[in-house]
Amino acid sequence: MRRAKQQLTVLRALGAADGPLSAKELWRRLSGTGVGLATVYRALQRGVEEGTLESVEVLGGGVRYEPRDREHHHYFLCSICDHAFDLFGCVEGLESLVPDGFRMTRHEVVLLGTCDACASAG
Amino acid sequence: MRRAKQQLTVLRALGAADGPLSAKELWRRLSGTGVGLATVYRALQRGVEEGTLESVEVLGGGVRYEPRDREHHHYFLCSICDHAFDLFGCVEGLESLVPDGFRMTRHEVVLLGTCDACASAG
DNA sequence: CGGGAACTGAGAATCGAATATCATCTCTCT
DNA sequence: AGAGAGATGATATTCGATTCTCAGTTCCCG
Repeated sequence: MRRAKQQLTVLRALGAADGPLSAKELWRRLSGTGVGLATVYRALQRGVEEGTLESVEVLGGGVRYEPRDREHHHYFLCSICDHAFDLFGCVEGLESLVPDGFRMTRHEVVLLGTCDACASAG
Repeated sequence: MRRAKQQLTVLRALGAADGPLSAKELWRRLSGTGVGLATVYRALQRGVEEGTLESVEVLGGGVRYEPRDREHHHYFLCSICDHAFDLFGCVEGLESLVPDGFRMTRHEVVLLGTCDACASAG
């Protein structure tokens, strides 16, 4: 790779977000820069391949992407603006839910409701 | 509605499952009965309209369906067989994760790993 | 100043899930 | 038995998300 100016633009925008973004969500935030949707997908794909990004599924809305360097966290999904916000902190007592014989390796928690902005907006 | 023999077959199979099923997963379980995929979708759609079923999104795998008469619960998603199992019980301390100004109305918890059968199978 | 590999945007192509269509079939009711 | 509403399975179609294609551009390197 020699350069990838547009792809850097994409990755920087993703890094500045307060939660994981879908390809289209990210692309919308770049409207005005002239970056094409294909380039957004290319940047995301490469990021995942190189290990700097990871794809996450929050709930509906398909796949979203997020830098891999963030600590373990969960999400708050606003049902109005459909944006997923990173949450900090985790929960206890998950082991007690696991049935006998099952082996848990990971867990996901998603809170749903309305975010600050949408709640204020009415 | 006068009758709907095949649709009843579909709904009965869904009711007997130990977790939410996708349309295709449900259809596979009915192979041999001659029920078509379109009928599976029809039965699910009608069930949701009539309020006896609800569609849930566990994680990936798209939409799954489940009888509405079950109590609040969460899911265990086996990463090998991709089946979602109902779990009983819930967790505490979710409120503390909600950021200021956000309003939480619902939550979802998904545990991931391998189910009993897949773990035993190797 | 070139040459060429990597990058880019636009639109075409692909893929899977869900829905619509249609000819046929099945009951219920008479 | 006969008629008609509703149901059915196969298949075509639609729809959205992602990938592919390609002509044109950029910029490293000599």
